[in-house]
Amino acid sequence: MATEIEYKKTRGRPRSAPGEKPATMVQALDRGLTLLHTLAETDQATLTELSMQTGMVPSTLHRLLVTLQHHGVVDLDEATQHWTIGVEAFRIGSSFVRRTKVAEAGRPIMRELMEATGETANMAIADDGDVVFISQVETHETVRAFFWPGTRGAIHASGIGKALLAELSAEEVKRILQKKGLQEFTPNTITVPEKLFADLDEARRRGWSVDDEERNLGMRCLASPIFNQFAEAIAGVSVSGPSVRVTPARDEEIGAMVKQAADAITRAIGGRLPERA
Amino acid sequence: MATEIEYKKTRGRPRSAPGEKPATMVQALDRGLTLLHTLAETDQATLTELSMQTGMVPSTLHRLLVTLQHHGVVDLDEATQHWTIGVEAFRIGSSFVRRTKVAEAGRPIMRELMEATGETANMAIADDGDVVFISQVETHETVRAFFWPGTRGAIHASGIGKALLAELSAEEVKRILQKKGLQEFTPNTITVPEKLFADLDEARRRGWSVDDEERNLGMRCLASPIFNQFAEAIAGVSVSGPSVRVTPARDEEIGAMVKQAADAITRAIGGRLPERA
DNA sequence: AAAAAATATTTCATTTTTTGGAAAAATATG
DNA sequence: CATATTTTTCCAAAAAATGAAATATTTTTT
Repeated sequence: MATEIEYKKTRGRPRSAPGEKPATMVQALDRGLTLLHTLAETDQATLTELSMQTGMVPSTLHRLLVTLQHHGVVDLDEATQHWTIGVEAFRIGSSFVRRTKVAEAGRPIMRELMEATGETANMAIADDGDVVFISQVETHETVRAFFWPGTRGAIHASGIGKALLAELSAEEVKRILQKKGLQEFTPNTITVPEKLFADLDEARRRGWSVDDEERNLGMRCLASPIFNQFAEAIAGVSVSGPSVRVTPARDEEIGAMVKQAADAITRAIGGRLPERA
Repeated sequence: MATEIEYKKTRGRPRSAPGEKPATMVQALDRGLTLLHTLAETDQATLTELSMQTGMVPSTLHRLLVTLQHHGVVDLDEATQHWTIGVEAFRIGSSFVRRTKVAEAGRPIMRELMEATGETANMAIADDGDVVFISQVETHETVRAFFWPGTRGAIHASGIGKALLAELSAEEVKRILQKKGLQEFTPNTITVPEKLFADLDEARRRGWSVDDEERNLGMRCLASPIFNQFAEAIAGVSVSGPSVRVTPARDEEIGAMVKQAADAITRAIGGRLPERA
């Protein structure tokens, strides 16, 4: 709950220059990693292709590849002579997810978002047709929106909820609506499926959704989705505050910041943005 | 895994000795990869811990780590001085999943399978006599089976493992058993080759295999194989959950759905079902 | 059908890089 | 306050990586 104090207990000799300095790099390893990156990007490539892309000479490249192959980090398709990323790379990489929870990874980014917009930042996930708030960074303002983490909310009347719905297929959305209905909370709540679908389309196009006093009168909220490695929307981040401060006039500005934050979190957890047609 | 039709059109100078080891290995890269492996296994470690585990001298280790960090493949938690696997490692690893198209193509089908059965759906491939889990869609239930993606598992004590074994020839299965043995995990684990072969026969006939608390007590799992264009089993999909919900009484029902899902994935990747005699 | 081009792998002499021991700079511990 | 840990930097010795060229194949062109 306390503001994050920069906490380091750097045991041992401190890193010399905070400014630009030596970067003690092991060349062979450096090259090997560059090679892995290139290979991951291209999905597959022959020796000569890799040689052209990385600028390394074939003999060097070949030695690196054989070493990587020995560790199972790359595979060679004997038939086509195509090198690809191997299982072991996947296994090593999975250790990352084991550690990184969306909430944790998003925390610093949400804090920045709060500072930049001046309003409370929230994170929620979808669960069984509802949204569940899992994290929040509160604004300094005295008038503020507040959710207890763990609070459940109707998916159709929440910024994050709509941001998540916007990434589902029409069928999936319909199934959820069928199950959950479109409860009316305020005069602004969207209760007609057609209107909701139009709203979702717009949200998807823009990259962020708006909850315009649809759940609580006097409160507005802008939200964007966060994606996993399969480009599936697994969570959302939002900024919420009183309508007097979070005015429609600021939507473009704040919306862009929210989207940017969401994308940053997507990157931080190793997720992938969906490709738009 | 494939029958031994040696299909190579090795362009360029052929690799010298198939039996011998030319072992053209780049030491620095080799060590860097070993380091990554160690780190992935331990999840996190300080420099000295790594030094003890790998036997490398701290100075060397430090240089390697800085290089890896530069590529985002490892992270250093400044507060605790703990090194961990970084996002980029995950990114690179994801390329593996993307390449083995199965995971991508199977994703929506697995989600449907999860919705239909109410239980967690998993996908795994065979690798070097083990199964490696590569994808999972979790159930909404609070009590749920969970594997970390990237987890290796014994092939004889896993639903998917047995589904894959059932598609191999008796000789190939024997070779794997010879190499890996039949480790006992629970009282239900099949440890007698004869029993295993009978089980595989039944699985092949039915189209789906059962792991009846053979790996984890209280957990059951039904699985079916996915085939490539050559009708070779390259992966498997399963549904797993607590024995109280995934009861033998539901086997026929769930088994059919799992098989249906597996066949759908086979079709989605352009695979072909083997012709039964 | 033969010759030429393309490609992957190996060899090897050269020199750049890596390496590990030790020192340095800080914190932690007693 | 002194000593022990721990991480980071330094440095000279030497091992290891490097790239050009050679080699053994396959594919393409003539």
